[in-house]
Amino acid sequence: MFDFDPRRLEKLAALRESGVEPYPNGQRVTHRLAELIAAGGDKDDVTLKADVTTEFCTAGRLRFKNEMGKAGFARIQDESGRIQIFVRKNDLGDEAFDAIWKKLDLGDWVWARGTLMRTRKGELSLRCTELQLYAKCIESLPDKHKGFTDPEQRQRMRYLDLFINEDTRETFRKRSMIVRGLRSYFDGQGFMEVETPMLQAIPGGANARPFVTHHNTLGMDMYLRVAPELYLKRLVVGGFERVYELNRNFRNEGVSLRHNPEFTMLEFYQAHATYTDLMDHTEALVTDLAEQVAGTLQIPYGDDVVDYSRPWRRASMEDLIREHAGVEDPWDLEQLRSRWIALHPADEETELPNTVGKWFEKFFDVHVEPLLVNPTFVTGYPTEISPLSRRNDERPEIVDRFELFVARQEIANGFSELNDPVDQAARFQAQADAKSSGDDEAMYFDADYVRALSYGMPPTAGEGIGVDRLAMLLTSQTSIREVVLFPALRQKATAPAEDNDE
RNA sequence: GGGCCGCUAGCUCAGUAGGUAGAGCACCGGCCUUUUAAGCCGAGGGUCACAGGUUCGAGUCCUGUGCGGCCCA
Repeated sequence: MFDFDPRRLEKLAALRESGVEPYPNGQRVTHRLAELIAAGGDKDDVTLKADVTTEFCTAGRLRFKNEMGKAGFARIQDESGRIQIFVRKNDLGDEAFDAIWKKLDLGDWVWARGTLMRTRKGELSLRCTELQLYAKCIESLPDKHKGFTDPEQRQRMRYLDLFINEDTRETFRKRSMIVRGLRSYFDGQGFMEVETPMLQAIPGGANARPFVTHHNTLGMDMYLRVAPELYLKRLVVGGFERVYELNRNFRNEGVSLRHNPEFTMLEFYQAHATYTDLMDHTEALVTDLAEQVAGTLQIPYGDDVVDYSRPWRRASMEDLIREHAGVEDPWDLEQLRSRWIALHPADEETELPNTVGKWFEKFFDVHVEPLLVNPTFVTGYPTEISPLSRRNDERPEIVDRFELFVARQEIANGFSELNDPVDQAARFQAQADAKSSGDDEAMYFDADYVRALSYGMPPTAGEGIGVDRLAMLLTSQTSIREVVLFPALRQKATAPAEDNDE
């Protein structure tokens, strides 16, 4: 059951009693509010009033209302803008004035016909010759002065947030521009957009814990994908040489300012390219988007200002660890361990990594990532923590891979793809072994993917870009929940007594 | 998982030393035919998150639970 406010239900009944349908249909809207504003331009009141033939029929949601006896002002908004309307009892007639104007509540949708005028203070207004109720609002709006600011409430009731807060509308318009910009970039570069399974028998392509679900008639458990990667590379084997997919992935991990269980990623794969080509794409793409969306290459983020000017820094993981954590030889396990304990004496007795790869991750997370404000491509990842990347030809212990960091967080991950099926099988085996010894983020062995590679995949490079994080950066939002329309939130507990209606 | 903070009218919040709850907005009634957070007069509206406890008396003190936020792991 839903608890309507009984007073508001009485209002609905009273309106119908007086012959006003609260949810009518069929009124013609000839102009959006932005068109009224454009038509008004900078014309003065005399000029506007001289035009008695141009009538506007428009509709909007009531945001402010001042009643002044036998006249009044209100402000209505639609998607395009906001304008003031002016009503007089003489213009509307007694019946409409009393039955409609006087009964309007904040939040109601109203339909108005009228001509333009300007008030004594110079505000463009629609002088109404006709006013109708367009859709009744039976909830009360947030405080007129204090607004609607509580982040949790705003996220739970995004519809309300959107029509109350212009900033929220602007953020999601920008997100939409970003998504369109991504598509247009890759379309322009000859990539084909594809859709691969979100419901997978073997979740692969990233080290992450998947969501499990069950298919009834197939009688099997299935997983929501953690990445589209392995399917996209099957397509490259199949002969589609430039593909991209822009859609949701799901990871069954904690929620935080930077993590939502479902998130949007763009992944693209380009045959005959290497990871350095991807870095070039990424720089071009992101600087284009920054200029389009933010109109500048210097975008504030939290306490920082991120400078997206090209070229972006490229630095290897080992150099960064040497530079920022003071480890002379980052490939020496003993040095890694003693340096860590020197920096973190309290960790002496705790369990510490026993491989260079794990140490790199640990040092990087704590001592490097928090320093990377301007866009930085980090390269030289250990092979051990990159099970799908191609080994570097000179140094097989690292791979031809980079991650892009901006504003102290990871934005993108790309590499030259491992296309040696035998090496891939061995790397999957190492992951499968890690999984069986308790690492529930380790990958599954995907035999069909190995078979696909066995048919031969041309040299290919591929990358994933976190679209939510990109949207955060370009809109200066430090919480992912501010760039996801309906972020995952804990279910509100309902009172036990109300739970008996199912 | 640990620590801290919060939960009072539809909304945003106040509530002083423990003495039976208040403001603004919204809503309802009245006045006002160019207002700008319009104004003026009046009315209604609360299981003070929930459950226990201390007390003559609890929104206020204590314990527990729930929900939320922030910080840490």
